[in-house]
Amino acid sequence: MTTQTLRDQIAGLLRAGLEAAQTSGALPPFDVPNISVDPSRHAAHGDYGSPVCMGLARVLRRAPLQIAQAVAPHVPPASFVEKVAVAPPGYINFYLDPTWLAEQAPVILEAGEAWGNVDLGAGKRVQVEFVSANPTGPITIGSARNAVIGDTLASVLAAAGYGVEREYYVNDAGSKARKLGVSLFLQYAALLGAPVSLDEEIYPGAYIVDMAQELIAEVGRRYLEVDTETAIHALADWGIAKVLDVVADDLAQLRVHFDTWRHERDLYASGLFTEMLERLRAGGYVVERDGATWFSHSALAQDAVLIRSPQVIPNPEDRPTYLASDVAYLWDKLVLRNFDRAIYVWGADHHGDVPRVLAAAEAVGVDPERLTFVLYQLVTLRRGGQEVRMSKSSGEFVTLRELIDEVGPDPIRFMMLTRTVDVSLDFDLDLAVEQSDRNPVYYVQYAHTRIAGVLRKAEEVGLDPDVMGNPALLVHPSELDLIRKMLALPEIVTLAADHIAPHHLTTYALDLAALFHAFYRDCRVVDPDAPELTAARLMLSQSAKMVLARVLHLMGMEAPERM
RNA sequence: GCCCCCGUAGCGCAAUUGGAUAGCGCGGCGGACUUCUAAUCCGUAGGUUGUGAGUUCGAAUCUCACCGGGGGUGCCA
Repeated sequence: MTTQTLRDQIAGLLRAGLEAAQTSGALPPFDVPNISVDPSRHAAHGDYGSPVCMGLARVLRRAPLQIAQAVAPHVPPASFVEKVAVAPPGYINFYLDPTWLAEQAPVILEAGEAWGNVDLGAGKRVQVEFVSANPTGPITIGSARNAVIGDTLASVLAAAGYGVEREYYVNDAGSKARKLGVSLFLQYAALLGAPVSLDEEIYPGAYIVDMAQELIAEVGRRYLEVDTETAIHALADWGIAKVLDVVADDLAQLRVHFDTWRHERDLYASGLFTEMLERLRAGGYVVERDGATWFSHSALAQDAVLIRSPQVIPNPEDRPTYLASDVAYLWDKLVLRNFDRAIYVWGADHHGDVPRVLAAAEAVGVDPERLTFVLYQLVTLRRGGQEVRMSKSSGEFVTLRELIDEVGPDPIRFMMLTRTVDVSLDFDLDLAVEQSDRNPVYYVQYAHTRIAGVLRKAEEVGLDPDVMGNPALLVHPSELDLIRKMLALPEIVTLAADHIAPHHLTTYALDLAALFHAFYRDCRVVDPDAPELTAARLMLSQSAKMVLARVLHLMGMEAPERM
């Protein structure tokens, strides 16, 4: 498998060139700096360019152009490089060899869906924890963004050579669980004509009623005959298990699957939290004040509550904060289970918690560098131009399931991925439904479908669509541009994995589709009068189809044969 | 008050993370289907990258200040 991207190989050539220029005396001795190589934005600049000589100008006290001219002749030849050129004010540009380019079509095709894989991770184990929505109701559209980012990131990291596990953290401890239990119990009692009044907050969503009805069908009046507290606890457990089934099912509809479901409760039940509290205490990070237990760390502007005071919070189950279990959880991830890295996908509304978790990691002796937080901006939902305010506490939200039933998982996944995590997402429900055929997702999928159509056409006229043609016949600019783009996939995977930025896949997929459409426009594939050329172009089409499928699959989408 | 994110063409967003001439979609205007699927393609119009300073050979990208939008902010989840 490819171990080095083209970019890296070109950087290597440049390094050799810079060194050779010194040993030959063309340039005085200097330390070779980091060499940046960028894909060119304009064809006039070749395929790749490096500004490295610009930075050397100061060191060498010479004009960048002069340095570049001294280096370029010393860049060693390579099979994939047609020429090396110098351009003002001091760039060194690389032009890929057309013959070599054409030969990559079969190479890519033979790599199959492994095309695009790189060895960035070197087998390191990384855990991606995402969604982790409170198990108190169905998955919302807001959580869908989390789900898609996390899942796609996991796929990208796997392609980049990491050993990846997907995990859902179940917040089943404390007041959320109780609130669900209370909500169910009250609804259950009401449905059975034995209304109970309790002075506690409840979840008002309609799904509570459905669940209560289901409960009655399962157990009848049994929970009215036991102690109320016992019933609430039992119903909390029952409710969470039920909700998790629904959550898993909703997410499966979005093609998101988890390797592990880790329960917050277990972090307490196993004694891990107690252990970590002692560890923090021993390190001098714990302060008792106002009846509460605080985490105190010099990196934090303020102390953070670990355990709330009994005077303020009577119910013991409600006293530990998220930070308390987060400390245990990071230990669980990075020490007990020994992942090399842990990635947290969080909504930006939790950004304030990041410094606390990082400080806690440092305090218990875990290198904070091993934690990465992906903070994505929230989704605002619009319907008829109006913002739809959502919260499970108010019972008002649009579920993922409703949307999937209307538009299917692919447009949702693509739309959630097209933007960087840093921009908030306006999700227009009417638009998503009404204009679904104008969603860019179909542009990419249609390119795949179109290729499938070409291959079917080949069969219709009695040709073998799997024939390996002669790549030397691929000389049209549109053919070579398409190959160039296919060749870039390993770099895109590297980019997305390095920067934890899965949105690069969508941009790439659109570019690739556009270049296929251009090829389709310019180059007739199936031509019975030119069997050799047809074979070569069928091979190229197969390659393009495979790369499109690979990108779509990385994004968790389907690559349809027909639309 | 303090912290985080955003501000790029009428609208929604990219820009390989400091590189060359800032791209794409939608919308506008004008074209292309007896040809492998027109869910496509071609042409055209549209920019002082919020404002002002600074750093740098070079800034949409980094720094500072200001303006505007969103989110968070010691016992909520």
